[in-house]
Amino acid sequence: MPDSVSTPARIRNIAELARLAGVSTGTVSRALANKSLVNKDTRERIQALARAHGFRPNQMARRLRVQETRVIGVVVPLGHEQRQHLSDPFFMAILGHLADTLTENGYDIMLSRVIPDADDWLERIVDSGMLDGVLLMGQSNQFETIERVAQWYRPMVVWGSHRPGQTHCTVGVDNRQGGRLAGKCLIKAGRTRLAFLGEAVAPELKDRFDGLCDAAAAAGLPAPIKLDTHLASDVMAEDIAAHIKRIHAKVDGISAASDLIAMHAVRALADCGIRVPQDISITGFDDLPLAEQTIPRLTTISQSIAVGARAMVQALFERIAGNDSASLEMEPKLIRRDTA
Amino acid sequence: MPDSVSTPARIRNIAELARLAGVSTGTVSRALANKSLVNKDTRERIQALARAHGFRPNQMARRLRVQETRVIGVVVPLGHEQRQHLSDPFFMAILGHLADTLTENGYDIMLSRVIPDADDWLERIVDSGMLDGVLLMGQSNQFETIERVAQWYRPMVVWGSHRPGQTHCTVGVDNRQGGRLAGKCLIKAGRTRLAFLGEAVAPELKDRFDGLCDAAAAAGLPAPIKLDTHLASDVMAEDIAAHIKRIHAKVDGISAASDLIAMHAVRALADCGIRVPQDISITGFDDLPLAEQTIPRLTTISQSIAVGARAMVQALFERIAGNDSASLEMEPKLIRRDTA
DNA sequence: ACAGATTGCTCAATCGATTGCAGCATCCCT
DNA sequence: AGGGATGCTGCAATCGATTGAGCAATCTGT
Repeated sequence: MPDSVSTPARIRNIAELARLAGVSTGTVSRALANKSLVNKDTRERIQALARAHGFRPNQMARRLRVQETRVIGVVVPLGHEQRQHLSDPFFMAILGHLADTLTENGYDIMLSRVIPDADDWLERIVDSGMLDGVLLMGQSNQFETIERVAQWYRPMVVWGSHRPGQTHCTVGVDNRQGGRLAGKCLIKAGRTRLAFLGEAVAPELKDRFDGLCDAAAAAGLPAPIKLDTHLASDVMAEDIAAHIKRIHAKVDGISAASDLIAMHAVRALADCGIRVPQDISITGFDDLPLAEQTIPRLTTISQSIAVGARAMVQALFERIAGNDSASLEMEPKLIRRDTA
Repeated sequence: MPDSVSTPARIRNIAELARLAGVSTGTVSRALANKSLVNKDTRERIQALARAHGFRPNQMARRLRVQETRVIGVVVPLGHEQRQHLSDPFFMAILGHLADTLTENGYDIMLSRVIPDADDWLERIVDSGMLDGVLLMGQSNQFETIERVAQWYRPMVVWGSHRPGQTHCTVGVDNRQGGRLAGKCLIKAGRTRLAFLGEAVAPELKDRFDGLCDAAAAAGLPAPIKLDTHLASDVMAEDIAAHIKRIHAKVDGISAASDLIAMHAVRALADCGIRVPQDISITGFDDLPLAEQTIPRLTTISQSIAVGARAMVQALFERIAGNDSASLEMEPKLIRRDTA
């Protein structure tokens, strides 16, 4: 146990410690960094002294000097839906994995939830001088801004869709293909009157909707209805309930934009006395751990969040090291459970 | 749109900008801070120049100089359960609220998930010089460490239980009382053979168990069984399923340590063909948004996470300002829904 | 015993901003 | 016109560490 309590005078900086040890600050710095340039004896003496006084060098100063912060910014842009909470389960799940991987590699995480009001929000983050790199959790409606910054700022990786010719590096699932899978699954279950439940402003979600349309068209079905839903967790529930009440008689298959939305929909249908999947089939999207625990279990499209998170970090490290890294588009997978 | 793209030479520091503007660095600094000390014309000229070159002062340097970082550390200690994920929904829910409140006040969040191996983990965080304050998300099994640091480090607020005589400032719910409420609710539903599902190592959870025991004792019932469960999300499900399989015949009321656990339990019971609440009653704990969306809806103990998060931040700001702030113990509330 | 290599440390510049103090104009008032 | 107040800007110290260059002492080999 460090006896930092027993010693009265706290040491504030390397200079004080140097005076105490009777050496120069340079030596102290090297000693604490365990550099072999300083004699083993002095080195250990200084380290012991530091420990005894509970001294740890100021990271801010070190980072300013070294020009490396070991901090990665994890940024959530909330462009189209300002009321969306950080507590969105999908985001949280991926954040958990990011945190694991990054801390394993000795990086800290700076979390920012940004409402892109001023158009230089990303520039502000990126050259605050506080970050070695940036992970952007979704493109929201900020595609152009991201592209603009990506022109000159390399260490940035974005969760989202890849558009041909874009500069910024993305990791994500093939959302359109995912939408198609969901559609096929519903159609295979004999459903013909489909609806998409979610908000199609962000590119990711729009792609899912388009995929669903693909599937419907391929089967010769009419185009699915699009039901817009707020993504803010506090209003989402009632929003969805209202939709369900209004349309449940006209629809027999629902493709939800996320597991959370699907879960709310199942709940709302139950309230209307409609059985899932007997009366209406539902698919989710994401395959959160949660999806397996609901009653009935969600049939959903898997995004393999853990793999994605690891890939983002990997790509970011490449870029920090100065190498290039291509976008990654993962294959979505249909996970058949009980709702479709 | 900033034309940072069109200008070839990026400006790296205040000195270059000063040379460009034909003034001294001091003036530039004051101008960018919008201080009235510098002439309105020069001020605007410099600001325009900065904007044109997409220049923003280095935050690291500023913070070193000003000795104020505007960064709050949000730390999750994983002492007793190293495999517990950051993605725990309760933690995520509260983090969301913390992020909202802190960003509203112009603070950034540094997220650390710590496995307390070395016993100076908290000291390392606290005097890294990177943080204006620390929010600790739960006491885990690190009570002594937290106390030790709280002796000399003021701006720290902890989510968890308050023990008489402790130094560190906590915000949390009266867990024991919550446990009692859950017990009473089960007993009122006619349940006599109770069990506690969760891990009673962390003080918070132990209190909930003790409260349950209080209620049982008060009703003249035998002491509830304690079923230990891993809190890691990946094994929790099977862990719980195994418990349920083993004991469902001997038990008719389950008080779960969290909503997530309760949800898994309901799921596992359904797999065994046992109906909730007809055959077994279950209560959760936390009242996550999720609890209202499951089928059946969870009866649970409310922690009012939003209020708690706000209180933590409030207390922290007081402490950063140099004032004192007392611990807050909130009243738990029983939310009756469908599972008990 | 002496050149040359090695070891162990100090000195001072540096990272990029902020800010107290001093100094120079300008302006106002009598 | 002279004295004082006021407004604006520059100078240089400062935050707390890192690190290359330089120097003295010791060691190695002949």
